[in-house]
Amino acid sequence: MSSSVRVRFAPSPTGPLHIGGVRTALYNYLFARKMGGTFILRIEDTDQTRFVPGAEQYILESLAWLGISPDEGVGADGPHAPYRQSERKELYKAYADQLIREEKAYYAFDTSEELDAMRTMFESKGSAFQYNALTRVKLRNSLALPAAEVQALLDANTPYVIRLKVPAKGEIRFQDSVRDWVHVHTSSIDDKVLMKSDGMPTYHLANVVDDHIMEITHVIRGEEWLPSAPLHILLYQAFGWTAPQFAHLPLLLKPEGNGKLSKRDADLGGFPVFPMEWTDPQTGAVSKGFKQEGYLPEATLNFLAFLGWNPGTEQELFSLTELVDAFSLERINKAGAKFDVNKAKWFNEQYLKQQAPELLAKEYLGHLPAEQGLAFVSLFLDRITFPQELSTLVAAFIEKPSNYEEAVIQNKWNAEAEKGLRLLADALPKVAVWQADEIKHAIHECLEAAGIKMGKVMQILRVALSGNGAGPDLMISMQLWGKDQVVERLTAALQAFPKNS
RNA sequence: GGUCCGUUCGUCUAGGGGUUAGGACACGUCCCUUUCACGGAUGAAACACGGGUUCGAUUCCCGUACGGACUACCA
Repeated sequence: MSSSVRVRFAPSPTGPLHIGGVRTALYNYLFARKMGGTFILRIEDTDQTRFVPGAEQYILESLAWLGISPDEGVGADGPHAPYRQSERKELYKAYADQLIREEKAYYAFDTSEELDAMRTMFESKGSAFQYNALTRVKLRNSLALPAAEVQALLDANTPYVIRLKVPAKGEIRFQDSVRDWVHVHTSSIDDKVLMKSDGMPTYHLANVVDDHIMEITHVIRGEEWLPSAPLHILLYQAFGWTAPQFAHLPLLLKPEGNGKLSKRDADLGGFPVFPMEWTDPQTGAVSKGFKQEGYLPEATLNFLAFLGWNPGTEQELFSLTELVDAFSLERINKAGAKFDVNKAKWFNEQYLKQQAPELLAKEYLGHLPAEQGLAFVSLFLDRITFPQELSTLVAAFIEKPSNYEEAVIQNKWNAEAEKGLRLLADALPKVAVWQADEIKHAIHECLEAAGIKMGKVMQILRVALSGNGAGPDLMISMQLWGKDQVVERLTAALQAFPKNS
């Protein structure tokens, strides 16, 4: 028995991995790395009806994109293979049978319809139906029925489920790494189904069995599992196993209003809730992904890490290795965190500025000469949130203005400005070395000689050349446009602008 | 309805029995700049409420309110 830390991320392949799931994976990864442990990926595909083709692949690709791929498990192999629960079906059956033999679990023959009927009946009386120590004696199961009848039902291949025999009295308590002591009475836990009638285990059984067999030391998962944690403890006790340490993570909430973050929020808010783009194989509907929106993996990771955890210092920018260093379960918050797209964008801007300009130029401005691409990157980098904006910004920059910003013309276009522009139209072609500082010098001299202040002309010059009243450094812009282009644009503008009387 | 969990600026959060309750995003103002952006400075902005305990509570305890999760042969 090794004492080293082993954690797992155990998603169901029922669709694209939700961003909250990504954060769970991240925290598991960080903790594993921090402790020198192992990060395992297990696929929990025990619900055959909800299986979505491509989902597993999507999970793997998403983790790979973020650089938090598993050390062991699906996509990485390992000593406990297979890591897909559907491929471990027989195993669970054996453990369920063991509990039957030890009388810690029992067969139940009630049909879904019968149970539904019970629920509606209880509901009409204003209470909730629970399959538990109180009700099971009156239901169709191996605890209530005579042994001979049970055997007969079994022999006749009557569909059945296996349920855990939860004790009527008792208190379950465990110490959660995030929430400290949590206690609950067994009376509020019902006799959960362990094995479904299709022969597949439920989450609860498969999860506990696998976590034990795979020697998982810490279960780090979303808060939605907190209510079933006591049941899992019960299961560990039934098997006589030591339960792992639990850490239940706070939920990721909607940016506005209440409730947990959902796919709908993404559609409404125009931001992604999935790491990568996802096309629904059924409907063909496409959901946005962080990757395709232009979020860098480092930024996504950093943003996600801070949703529910913080290092306790004022540092906010953390590389993955720095996160590993700083991470601890104790500093995870209890309360849910609202997803704030502004913060995500800010992180992206920070990491974007740290990117190698050569790489950005190559990737987004590859159609231009390298030197020119680089010049554009430095011109636009601190004005953008997503790298692909580089392409559109540069395309617009290269395009001749098709119209001129009206408001600026209204305010700044007057006889003096016109005089200035005409002088520049004469002076600019004579600039010997077409370089930003030389251009600036020439403009300066030209206007000064005429007694015109720079401020009176510069913005209108910008509009004349680019069409816009605001934009990047004009002198460098002019250098990049080239002398001929600048003269051409200036001449065109002089013609297009209204006449001053 | 029941069980469990939670609650510090609009948002993410630090803090913790005595603090000018700190930082970041977003927002406002100013500076830088020919403009915008970046950057810098600065401002507005919070301890859900009520009871205890205490010399003192935002911090500890108990209630209330509000929010959330769960309550399937889904995970």
